[in-house]
Amino acid sequence: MEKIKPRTLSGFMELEPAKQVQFEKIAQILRETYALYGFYPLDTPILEASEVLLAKGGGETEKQIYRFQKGDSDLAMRFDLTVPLAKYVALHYGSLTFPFRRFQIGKVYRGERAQRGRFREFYQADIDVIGDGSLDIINEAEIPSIIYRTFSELGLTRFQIRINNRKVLSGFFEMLGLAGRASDMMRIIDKLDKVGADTVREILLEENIGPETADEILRFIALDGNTDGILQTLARYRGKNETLDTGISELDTVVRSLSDFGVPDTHFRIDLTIARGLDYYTGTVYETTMLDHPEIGSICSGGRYDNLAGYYTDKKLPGVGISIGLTRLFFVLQEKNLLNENPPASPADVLILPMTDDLHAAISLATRLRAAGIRTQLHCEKKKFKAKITYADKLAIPYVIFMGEDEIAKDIVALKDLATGEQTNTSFDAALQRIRTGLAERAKGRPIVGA
RNA sequence: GUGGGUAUAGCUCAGUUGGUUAGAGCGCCAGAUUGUGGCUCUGGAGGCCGUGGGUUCGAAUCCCAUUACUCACCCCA
Repeated sequence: MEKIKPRTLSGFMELEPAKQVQFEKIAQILRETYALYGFYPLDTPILEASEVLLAKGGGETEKQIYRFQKGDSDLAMRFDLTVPLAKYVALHYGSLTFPFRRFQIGKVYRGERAQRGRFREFYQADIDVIGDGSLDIINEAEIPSIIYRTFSELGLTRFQIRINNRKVLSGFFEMLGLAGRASDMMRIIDKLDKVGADTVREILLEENIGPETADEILRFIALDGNTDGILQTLARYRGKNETLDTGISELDTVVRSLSDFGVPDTHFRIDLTIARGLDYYTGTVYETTMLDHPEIGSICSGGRYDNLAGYYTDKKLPGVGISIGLTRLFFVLQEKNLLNENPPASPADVLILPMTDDLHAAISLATRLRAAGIRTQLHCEKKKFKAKITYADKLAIPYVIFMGEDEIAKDIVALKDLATGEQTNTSFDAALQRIRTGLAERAKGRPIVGA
């Protein structure tokens, strides 16, 4: 019979076992860090009714969403975690306690052309705080501290959170009489980093923006220097537009709280070109980049929105949140060789090699080790000894225990440290102690990311 | 959706102006070494040269089509 050639769809990440272990470690660090800030975990279905996911309608979402019929049902796969959150909060409004803080790590789907570092199925790791009717500005200052802590826990050091406020930009464009085109303008100035000021100016002129206005826009967004300097310069724009004033005040409040939240000023800056993101952001926006790898773009984006669930309820539910593109982050770390391979990812700490037909003693030993919290595998296959040790070597299992006639008779544990080749015959308790000490030593001070 | 590129062993890739039996490295399996891995040495398995058509005495190689993959644009994590 002709075999089907196995394949994985493009844009879908599938990892080899050891890589998956590393991926899980990163996901675990995200979960633990998010939980540290007092967020509930949440999971929602991958499939939803199309009308729910497409409530907003139009635009890129409609073009990129996976949508299909099953019987009479019109179904779609979630393309982010924010829309399902909006549905969730609107649906369970009555039983939730606000402000509602949740994190969610899950796969999302986008039916677009895959390319380097861009996936059709990928994990997002989101946190959001949703208020009932109102939400204090200080939440917008807490978010960067979560970003900072999360990436620091991973072991990243060279990253920077760039902060802006949509109201500053939209107020500025209102002031210039471009209120109706603020959205277009933001998309254009967002390109500044990528294409440079001259090109942005050309694009603005093509969009029928006068040369003087174009220059004013460029001068405004290119404000550079330290945080205080930028705030001082911004202060000179006060009094010209109400929205702009509000934006400047909010931005001021947010960045001035950051040191209390533990974000060092080396790791954030005000950047007025940060404008991208979905249209629903209305206030503070964030984008985080790796300083040594600016070409990969943002590894974490988010911001403040005023009306999360407007398509589902009349309740006003403002919120603030971020999303880490976990799959892309992992892909980039891997590609830039920033994943720490030492100690190597391994599924177990001990491999037991029984050398007698009677497996009783070996199985009991495995049970005792597992009860003591040691990740243990038994290798009972009918294979040559050499192959079994090679197995431990390939899986990077650090310890092997040989269970032969002698060991069983004398009630001792023959423990071999594969890294050093050293082998000891001791009591169970002494072997356990040795394993624990060794594992602690191996894990010491080695974050998953080596950057 | 638009525009490039690529397709040869499990992986990464060579393959001369079209010419006998398509190669290398890595990986895999076996042995040297029957209760001890990594290193080394020896041997072995593994290819309808993406698919279909055409040109030719002869095609992995040239032409056409097709599919898949890939890079970039748009947009985004």
